[in-house]
Amino acid sequence: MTKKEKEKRQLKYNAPKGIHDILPPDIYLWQKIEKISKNLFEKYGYQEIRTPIIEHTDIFIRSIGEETDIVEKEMYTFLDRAGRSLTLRPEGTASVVRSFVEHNLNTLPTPQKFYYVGPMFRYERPQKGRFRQFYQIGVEAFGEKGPLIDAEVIAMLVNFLNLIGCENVNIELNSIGCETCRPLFKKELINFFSNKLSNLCTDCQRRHKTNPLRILDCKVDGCIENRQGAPMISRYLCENCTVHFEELKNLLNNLNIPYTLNPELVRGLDYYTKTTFEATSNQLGAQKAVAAGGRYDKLVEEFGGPPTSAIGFAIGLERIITLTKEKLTIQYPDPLFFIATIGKEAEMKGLILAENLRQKGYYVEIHYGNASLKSQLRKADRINAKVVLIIGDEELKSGKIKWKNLYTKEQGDVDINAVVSIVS
RNA sequence: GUGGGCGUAGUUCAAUGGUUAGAGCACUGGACUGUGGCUCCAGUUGUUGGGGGUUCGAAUCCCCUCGCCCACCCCA
Repeated sequence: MTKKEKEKRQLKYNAPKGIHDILPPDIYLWQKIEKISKNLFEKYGYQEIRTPIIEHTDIFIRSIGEETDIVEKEMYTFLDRAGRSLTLRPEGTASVVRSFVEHNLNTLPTPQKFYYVGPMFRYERPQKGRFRQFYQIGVEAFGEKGPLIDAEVIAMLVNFLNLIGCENVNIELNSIGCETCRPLFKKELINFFSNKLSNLCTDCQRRHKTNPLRILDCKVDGCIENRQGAPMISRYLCENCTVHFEELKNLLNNLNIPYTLNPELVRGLDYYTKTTFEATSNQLGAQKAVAAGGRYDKLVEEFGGPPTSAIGFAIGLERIITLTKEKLTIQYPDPLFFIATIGKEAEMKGLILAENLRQKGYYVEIHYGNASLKSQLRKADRINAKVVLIIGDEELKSGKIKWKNLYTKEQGDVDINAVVSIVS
């Protein structure tokens, strides 16, 4: 092998770490799930919104929070040629809120409800259910502050999970308070842990200063032990938040939607207020959340818009796929016709016939180039074609072509202009 | 960022440190001159992830590196 050939071989590229191709036949599963979600969400009045994949870095820092892991170490951030700091979106809500404010969508009748599908990017170490480019289906509803829409949004998520056959998915529910009650709770938490600091992991010692709520979510044994008896947010919720949460639980009960209260459910994004929820599965390994969301009543204001309550959730598509891969049956598009030809003139006739049939709406495959009739039929069989149309010398002379139904083995002759009659 | 496991043909996997690294599937062709699936036959496919070392001899042992997977962390 020459040096040049050697170098050429080494140019075999692969996708960047944690970033994957989605190929057939898997893509049919993706399309099916996207279609199901779209159909369902539209029944609830959600409309598709497409926001850019790249945004100004600031909007993620402002919304997700400066002290979160996502912003601190997981964003794909770069300078454009004019020196602006841009970031590949690590989540979808920030963009939708930015768009909502930028286009004054608050002037439209409330509530405004949107859904989106697309890739998100986080620079993390890949593992089961966690990727650097991953896909989310998300929804966001703006302009309703009452618990009715919280219940409706959760119901919509549950319906979606049922429709795609996700079993054993548990809805975990919590309220993390609002700007009235959370500061008090934070203060109590800091007090509670201040004489236990040496027993906490180093991360939690840091969190004690930066974001004490996260200590409640830590998985280190020592931290789990030491948070026994820690203050619960439920006891510190203000009147407003308490009523909201109680009403939501009551609504869910009346909708017969099962849920588990998880007072330790703390979301990793700082913008959440009041209601937070997560759909988790025990069949996913360590990354068990298939969907998560909550209310974010201050974020629109944070982005310079008018006070606007909002709520939303995002579904992790790869995780959904691993849960439904064995269960959802997908229909491959099988060709109705396969055109086998013998000889140059037949090839041309075959191509023309294929075009005519396709214009009538049929899925037609042809054989490209010369091969024995045997191998052409073998190929038709392999790709699951239903009817083979054979064009050779005999057929060119008579103007009739031979057809064979590979499913029933029936065969016969038909006028080249009446092929459709075989299948009608 | 930290740990653990694994890298052999397109794919699934074999090969005690010892001939020329094999097999199933897949692909192509033939048996069957213009009729698929089943069967049989033949053919194609490899810097054993890469680099270095030990050895008479390395896919196998050692070191480095890259990649994948899993877990921690974090999250969807």
